[in-house]
Amino acid sequence: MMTIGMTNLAIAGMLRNMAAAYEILGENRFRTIAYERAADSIEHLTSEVKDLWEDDKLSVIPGVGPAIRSHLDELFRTGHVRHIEATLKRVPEAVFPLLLVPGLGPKKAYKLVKALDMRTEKRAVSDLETAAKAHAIAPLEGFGEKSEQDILSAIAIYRKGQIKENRMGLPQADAIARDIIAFLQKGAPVREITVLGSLRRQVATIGDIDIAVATGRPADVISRFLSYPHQKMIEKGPTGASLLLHNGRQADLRVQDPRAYGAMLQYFTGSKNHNIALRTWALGKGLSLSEYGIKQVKTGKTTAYATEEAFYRALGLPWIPPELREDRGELEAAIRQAQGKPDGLPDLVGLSDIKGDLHIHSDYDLEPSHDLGRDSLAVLLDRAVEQGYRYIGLSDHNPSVTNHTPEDITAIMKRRKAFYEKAHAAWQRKHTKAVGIFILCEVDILTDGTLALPESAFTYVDGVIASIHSSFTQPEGAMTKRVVRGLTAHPKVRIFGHPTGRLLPDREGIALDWKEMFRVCKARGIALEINAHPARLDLPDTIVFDARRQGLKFIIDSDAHEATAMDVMRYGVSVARRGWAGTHDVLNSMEYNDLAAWLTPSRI
DNA sequence: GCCGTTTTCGGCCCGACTGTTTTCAGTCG
Repeated sequence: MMTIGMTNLAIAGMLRNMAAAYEILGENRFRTIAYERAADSIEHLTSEVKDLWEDDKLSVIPGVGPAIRSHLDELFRTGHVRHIEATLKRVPEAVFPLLLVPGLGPKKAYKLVKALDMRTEKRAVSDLETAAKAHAIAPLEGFGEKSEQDILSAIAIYRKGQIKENRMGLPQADAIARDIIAFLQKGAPVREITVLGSLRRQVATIGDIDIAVATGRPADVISRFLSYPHQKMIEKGPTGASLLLHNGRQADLRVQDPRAYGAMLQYFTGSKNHNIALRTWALGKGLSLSEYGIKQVKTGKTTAYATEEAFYRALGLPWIPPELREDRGELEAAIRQAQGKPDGLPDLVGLSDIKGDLHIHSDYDLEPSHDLGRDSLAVLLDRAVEQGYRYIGLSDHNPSVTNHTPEDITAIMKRRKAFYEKAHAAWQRKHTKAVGIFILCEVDILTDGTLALPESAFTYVDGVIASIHSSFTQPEGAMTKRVVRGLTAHPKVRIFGHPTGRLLPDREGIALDWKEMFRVCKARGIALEINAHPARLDLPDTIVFDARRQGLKFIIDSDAHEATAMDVMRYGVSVARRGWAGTHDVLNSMEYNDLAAWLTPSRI
């Protein structure tokens, strides 16, 4: 038996294959759709399915019910799912790789495999290519000259690895979207233009770039879009077009009359699961929703809405912020709010609520084991003024423990404190705007759970961010003990830095017992960091969501190693919002004095 | 197979585009 991978992508692929097999086998259509929905959800999850399974929370995944839950349970316990493996065996194995070729779905793939007598999974794509080149496809029923050519170019795209699986980070997606928007605004009659899809929802990783345009002259906008530099035109029509760009990314454009732009925004922002939930709910009220507006099912009359607010209002709902649109309970909360009941939509934290950044590395050389920052305190303070901050925290890595004795380290930390205080005073004398500093330190939690800062050195810091920077693969039990030991080693440990240690897109997070982590952090008043670095976005939004419900507090930090990197704060704010966090949940929305009071533990 | 403000049974979002068809099936988002 083959072993199925345990990553979200592998699991989604398994469920998608299952859906394809059911479709080929003529199974109930809705059962097929159910597997597809579950695959979609899992592919777009921002936390690992395996972590959810460990916490017995698979049911929070939209579209995962008792049957798929038990399949996943079997997968994680044994490495196999007997029912799924048996079902997949009933379909020729060559079908499955063909599904990854754009434009081929279960029906076509199966037809080709049968007609061309393709035997092996391994050679399926190259067999198909050979057949297409030999003009063996065009004569087949349901195919033709054009589809033969399309298959060849789709295989070329497939070969370049330019299919869905590699999602990009937010900054790259932002940059591509900005470029396309500027291009369209320059040469087309654009009334309004908006980035939609997962980028508008600020998901940690982005698949396609989705852009909507309000215009009275759709044809002109579409033709301008089609002249944007691209590798391949995927499709075009009167309402939009899709391009494969040279960087391998797909960009989708939709155009709409300004009078119906609100419905378009709503539709194209997604998520798919949010839209399905909303449409299903609306249907119960006799309303059918589409990108054109809201249709009374009885009369067949469609009403257009110019804004998204008006669209939601027409449904009797408050506007739902895009970051919440993941079918994670936001519709139910909106309904409760509309009925005047408690537990409505959260009042989300915004970038302008952030009063400071507590995780910044300066260029002060304290001989650390990890990297120094590149900019001086003065440069960082200047930047803080530009960001509108009231304070920053200097959180350099602790001095290397292998190269220094505890006495050395204490001496270094003492010198550092004196240096910062003096440099800060000098900077402040020259500036009217007051920006306070906190002298912190990012301290390693070593493999055995001890902190890489000797007791005597704590005198010279206002507080500590404790983080994991080594031995990421310890099993959950050992890792949990290690972190708990580190966090509770000294009362000045106030923040748990980038708690999962994940790096997007490759490094999975460490294995932790989150229930225990939440309990310990809450008991000691330790804040969880939301590290805003785009490759981290750590905590993941799903854990923010859970932690907030347990009453935990967060601090959003840039982890900047240079002044310009401080502006990634907005990505961290997005994570907080996606986790339903409000201003009261985020401690660096407090003013300097309040934060200073929080930082100072009463029990020293 | 999933799911719950007309339901724990009986429904299941909505529309666009493409190619191969004479009215539609397959794929996609």
